[in-house]
Amino acid sequence: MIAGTKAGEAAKPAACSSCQALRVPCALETHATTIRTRRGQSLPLGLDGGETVFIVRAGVVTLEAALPTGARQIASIFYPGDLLRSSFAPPHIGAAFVAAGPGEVWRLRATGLGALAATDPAVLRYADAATGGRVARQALHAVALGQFDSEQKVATLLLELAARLGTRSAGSVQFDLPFDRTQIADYLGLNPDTLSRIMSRFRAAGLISLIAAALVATYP
Amino acid sequence: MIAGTKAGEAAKPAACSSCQALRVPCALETHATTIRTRRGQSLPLGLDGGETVFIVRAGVVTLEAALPTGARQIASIFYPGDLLRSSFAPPHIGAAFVAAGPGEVWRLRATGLGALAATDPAVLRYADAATGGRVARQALHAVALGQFDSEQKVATLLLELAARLGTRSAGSVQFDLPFDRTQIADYLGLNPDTLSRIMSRFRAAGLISLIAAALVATYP
DNA sequence: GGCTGGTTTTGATCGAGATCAAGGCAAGAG
DNA sequence: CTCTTGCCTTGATCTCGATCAAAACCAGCC
Repeated sequence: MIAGTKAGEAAKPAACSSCQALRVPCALETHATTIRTRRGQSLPLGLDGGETVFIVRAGVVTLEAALPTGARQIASIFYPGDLLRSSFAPPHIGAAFVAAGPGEVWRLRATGLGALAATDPAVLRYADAATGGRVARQALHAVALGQFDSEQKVATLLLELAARLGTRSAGSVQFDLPFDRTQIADYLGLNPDTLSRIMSRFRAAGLISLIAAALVATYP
Repeated sequence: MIAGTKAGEAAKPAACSSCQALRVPCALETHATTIRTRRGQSLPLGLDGGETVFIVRAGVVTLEAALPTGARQIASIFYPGDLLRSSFAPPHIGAAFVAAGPGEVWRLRATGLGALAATDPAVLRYADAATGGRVARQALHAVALGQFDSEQKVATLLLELAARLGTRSAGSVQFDLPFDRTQIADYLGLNPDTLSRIMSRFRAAGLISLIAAALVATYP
């Protein structure tokens, strides 16, 4: 019943209307290498020594940490329009940026981005807003992990996914779940069993429903 | 026995040797307003509309979130040398930057920092490293909140405080605890009772000791 | 000294979520 | 079709940390 919820085909961004939708300045494209991703693919860091920057165009990218115990955990989620740099990865814990499914990212050098930002105010605003917003988002996630109970955590994530990935139709939002149960549970500090119970509870309450290829939430 | 552990006098940074110690380019000082903080003081955001940037020179600054329930939680901790911008504060949850005790910060405009960064590579490197490191640190904290048990959480925080605030002497590190028990507990997603129990356990195990004005940890 | 208010510590109990274990369900291989 | 494989779901039990409550400690103040 839940099978097939993994992201299907990523929507191909159409040049500049998509830049506008994502609020990413198009000027960046000319300096970027476009990379198509598949599920589980690590983004190639280290572009001849310098710092690398990626901009997510489609799909979802995660920051995964590998704990000494062997467990992997998603520490952060990047959506279309988000910017990530290699310096975001904490040292010493085997962190990596991993695509959650098929998608597309732009890769560019941090120095190239800096040069563009120096001349194009739109690029500077975008880069500043993207990194600032990332810190803010992470702070919220920390609050959620520390204070919320399991239902609140799941609800928060589903609302975030709906806001970032969902398409709205009459009275509901619909989106593909880009992660499997274990990944979601790790991200929220739960275990998969508890997560499954909560999703079932939400489903029983009529808040969400799972169809072949997507999760549908009744729109508030 | 634990009284007096609140930060005492903040060390006054001595011009440029301290810039070096904190790895903050001195060039920033000429464009900054220096602010002395006291415990509980909110840092003044909004400098005639533009984005504000602070650089912590001494003492500790926290990012506090006020939950709708009335509870306050420390979502992030900034140490000497760290950079924070108003865009780091998540919207809609009454977030504020609050000094944990007496200290000193530089305040400057984001635009001013940007202009400096454009001409001085050291400033650019510092600003990039500071924000990148902040995201990385927050990601680690998220992992800790999600995966660690209560003892591991407390140990992680104590080690971080020791690394950032401690002075080493024969076989031990010593530092002032800049927060009260409630604040620490909130930051770690524990409650004060549990935190107190764990600190007592660590003390009984000889790992730490509390003297009038400081926490002392036996150095590994 | 004794009183007072706030913080920390400690004890006793409870409960949300983890853990352990079994069963369901879809997709692919033979 | 049957068997396997990999998730997901569900139930039963246990445990860690929360909660409730009381005592200890400290600082200031009369």
